Amino acid sequence: MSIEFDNNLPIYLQIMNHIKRQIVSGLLQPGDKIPSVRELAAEMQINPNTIQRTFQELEREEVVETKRGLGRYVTSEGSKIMAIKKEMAGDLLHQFIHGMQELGFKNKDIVSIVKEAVAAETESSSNQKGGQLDGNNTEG
Amino acid sequence: MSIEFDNNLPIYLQIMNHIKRQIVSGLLQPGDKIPSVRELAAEMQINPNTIQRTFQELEREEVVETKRGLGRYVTSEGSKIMAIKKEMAGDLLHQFIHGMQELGFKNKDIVSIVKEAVAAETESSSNQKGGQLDGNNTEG
Amino acid sequence: MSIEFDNNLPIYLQIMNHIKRQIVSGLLQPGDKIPSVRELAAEMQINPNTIQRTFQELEREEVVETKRGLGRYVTSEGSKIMAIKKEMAGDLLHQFIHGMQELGFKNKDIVSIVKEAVAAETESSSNQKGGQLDGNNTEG
Amino acid sequence: MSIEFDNNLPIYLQIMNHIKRQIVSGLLQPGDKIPSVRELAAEMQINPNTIQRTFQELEREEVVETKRGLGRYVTSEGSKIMAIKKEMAGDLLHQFIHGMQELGFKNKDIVSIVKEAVAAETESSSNQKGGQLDGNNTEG
DNA sequence: GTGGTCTAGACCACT
DNA sequence: GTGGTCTAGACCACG
Repeated sequence: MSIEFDNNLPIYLQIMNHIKRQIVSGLLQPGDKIPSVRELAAEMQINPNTIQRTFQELEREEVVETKRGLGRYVTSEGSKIMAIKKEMAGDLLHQFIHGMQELGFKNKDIVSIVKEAVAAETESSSNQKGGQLDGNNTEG
Repeated sequence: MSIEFDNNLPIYLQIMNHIKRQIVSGLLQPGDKIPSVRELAAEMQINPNTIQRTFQELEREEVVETKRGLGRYVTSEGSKIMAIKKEMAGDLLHQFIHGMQELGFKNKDIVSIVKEAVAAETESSSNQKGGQLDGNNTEG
Repeated sequence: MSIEFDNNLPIYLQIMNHIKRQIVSGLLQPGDKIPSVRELAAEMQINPNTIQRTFQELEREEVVETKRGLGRYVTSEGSKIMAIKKEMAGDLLHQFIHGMQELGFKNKDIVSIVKEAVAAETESSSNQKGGQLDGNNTEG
Repeated sequence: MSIEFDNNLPIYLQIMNHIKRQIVSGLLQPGDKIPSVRELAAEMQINPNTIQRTFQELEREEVVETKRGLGRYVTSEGSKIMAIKKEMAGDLLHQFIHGMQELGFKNKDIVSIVKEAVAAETESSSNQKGGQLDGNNTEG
């Protein structure tokens, strides 16, 4: 478990998202035990306080639960996880579409751009760039 | 020109993006004069130094040119603007697709989600939620 | 660490150069911790924001790295430092030779002027003036 | 007469130096008439006030003389011009040698670097880079 | 304690 | 009037 950190975002937020994605994608299952703060801190070369803060927030969002003396566990409520997944996907979607529209892309362009990108990625994994992004689609 | 500020991101970055979007979308044309620092500061109710910082960065990115004592201007190089548009769109695209994949969505799901969202938005502008985001597509 | 400031150049640029010189000359080694902004500001009797600005630029040039909450460090990439040294020396060299040529000096004159200056400086450190600079070498 | 301007230095100073170099190098001879402010301003695409300021300073330095109603002329005092040449060359020399020393170069290195640069420039005008600037000369 | 950001207000050089 | 710089002082997030 190692992340490349982006300096513009707090580390604890990046770890939070990382863990949430692991849960949502099924890599961490509901009820799974989460490694201890010390363990994670050592693994990720990060101050334990930062990990602590991460879980403090995840607990507030009810994504993880603390069982006193036993450790921390992924919430066992499947509905909660579904909710998180929906929320994260919705955020991504809105951010993307809204962003593209602000750049001057029209809805049909957005769809074809996504199609192309996905297609390119499916075939080879090298030429995701290029294609519809040429930007000549502002005029319509 | 008024922006709603998001507390998680520095103001100067938000203004930067705002201006870049205006340029890329054609609202600000190459060679256009940009209002003075003081003017913008007054308009946006923000400290002039913050605006100054904004343009300092935009200049580093060659989005904007300063003519001493005269004011600031949108770069007259159309190619630069195209490049920025491409870059911003590419970032949005990658962030979206990569994020969705990490959430466990598959490429074909991603495409249909985008299609639906765009369609929903085109018809009415109220019911973008719902649809494919239900998350039952993790199993594949 | 105290600098005499030249009024024609922004302080932050002068400090930048000062630090770059310390690094390039080996006084500051790759990986070394750099004193905190507040510390330097106190030492140099300068506003912390000005120091901050200095490092903001040095970081852009990848001369310095920030570790969040820990402090700033000289880049650990030796190659980067070599590159900076080369660049700074090249700039000095070009500026000098180009300048002398524009003043009408010929290449062989330039070499002998440098030789003399260096020789004079090596013997005593008082009579660098005089010698070849008499300017009778315009006619050629 | 067109200069590429460096944003860090006031334009009027850059023009000043430009003119001084023309005089010192013999391109402008003592007693030569200097084009009018309007003329120069138009030629160089610069605000006439800036040109005005330039000559105001040059006059203070007694490099040019104003003859009322007739125009501006290069000073006819040859000794003055010699003095300027010496001063400018001395400045360049000192700035160069001092700078190189601060970068960790030793006197003998400085001489050979200049020799090489001049030699390279004399032969072809393409490969001035490289050579002694490799910087391995800090250890001695 | 560290850097990052923002505000407020001032001065300066340039056009 | 324009941008550039600097000061003073404050608050915040991070580790």
